[in-house]
Amino acid sequence: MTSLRHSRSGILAAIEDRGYRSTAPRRAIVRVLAGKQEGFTAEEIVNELPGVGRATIFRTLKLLMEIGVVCRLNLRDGDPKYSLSSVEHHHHTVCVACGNVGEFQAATVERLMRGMEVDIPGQIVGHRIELYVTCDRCLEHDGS
Amino acid sequence: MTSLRHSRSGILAAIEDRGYRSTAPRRAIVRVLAGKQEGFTAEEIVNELPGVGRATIFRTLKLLMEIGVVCRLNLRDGDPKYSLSSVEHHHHTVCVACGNVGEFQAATVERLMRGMEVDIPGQIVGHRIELYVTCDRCLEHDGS
DNA sequence: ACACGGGTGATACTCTATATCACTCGCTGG
DNA sequence: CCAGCGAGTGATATAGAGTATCACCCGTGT
Repeated sequence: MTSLRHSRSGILAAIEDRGYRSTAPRRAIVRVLAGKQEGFTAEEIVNELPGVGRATIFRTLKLLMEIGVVCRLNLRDGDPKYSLSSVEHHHHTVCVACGNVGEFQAATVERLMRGMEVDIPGQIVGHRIELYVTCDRCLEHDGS
Repeated sequence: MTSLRHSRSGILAAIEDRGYRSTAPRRAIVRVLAGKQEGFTAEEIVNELPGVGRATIFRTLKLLMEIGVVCRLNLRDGDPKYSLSSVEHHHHTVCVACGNVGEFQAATVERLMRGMEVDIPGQIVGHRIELYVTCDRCLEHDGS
């Protein structure tokens, strides 16, 4: 289920399906992204691909956001991060200690959101949830 | 309930309670903020108070965020906005048409979040929810 | 009233992201 | 296979939010 969207070929297929061209820089970026398990910054990608222009990195990230393969997180503090989306609709967990970004889905939340329609003025068209957590790794290291 | 945190004097009291000084620029900023019903940008405040330095606006907004009187919203698109918080813990609705920011609470959400602890790796320490809506005003204007 | 130290303003700067623009390269029709 | 159209690219300049710096100011406690 997640493999299609995470794999190099799956992402490239998604690009071409939308009528965008599969170019060398884009392939390079996708290759790097496919290797990332966790959130990453745009600058990180820029550094890892010296041959690819800054603007192209941002343009491609934006393109991938439109496609739904990548999403951007504006954290409360710290730098903006990007992360691969294994599924279309999901939310993020952010570790307040190490900054790592995770991903989760919860059907309960979606149901709740629809139920809340009555309490909110206007019409709900979308939502976004961020959970701030201390991740397992940090819990251990910090001596619970 | 909301008046204390929204009123000029209430906010100023909160500032002094924390040991911060009540200065002319801060009073000016608070006066402007108290008149705002909706979300606003930092630049907006800067423009409305030409006598007050840019840095001071941001410093004061930051201070007010620490106090919990103001909070910042990093919208998915568009500019970052600030908004007055009438109560300590709440969430925001953002109109995708006009960009106006609202505020809501939902005890159900809070309960749900605590219940989700079991599904999430790590320990939840906080959360943040943004609802994207089309507000009543825009629904009307747009000819439903 | 004084002096101490938090607060301020002007300015320069950082950092993420975008606009510009001439050039390039992927794709399609011939 | 080649030409050429136009999407895509890179270097650079720029935008815009927010912060660092630093000399000066002013609120506060005595």
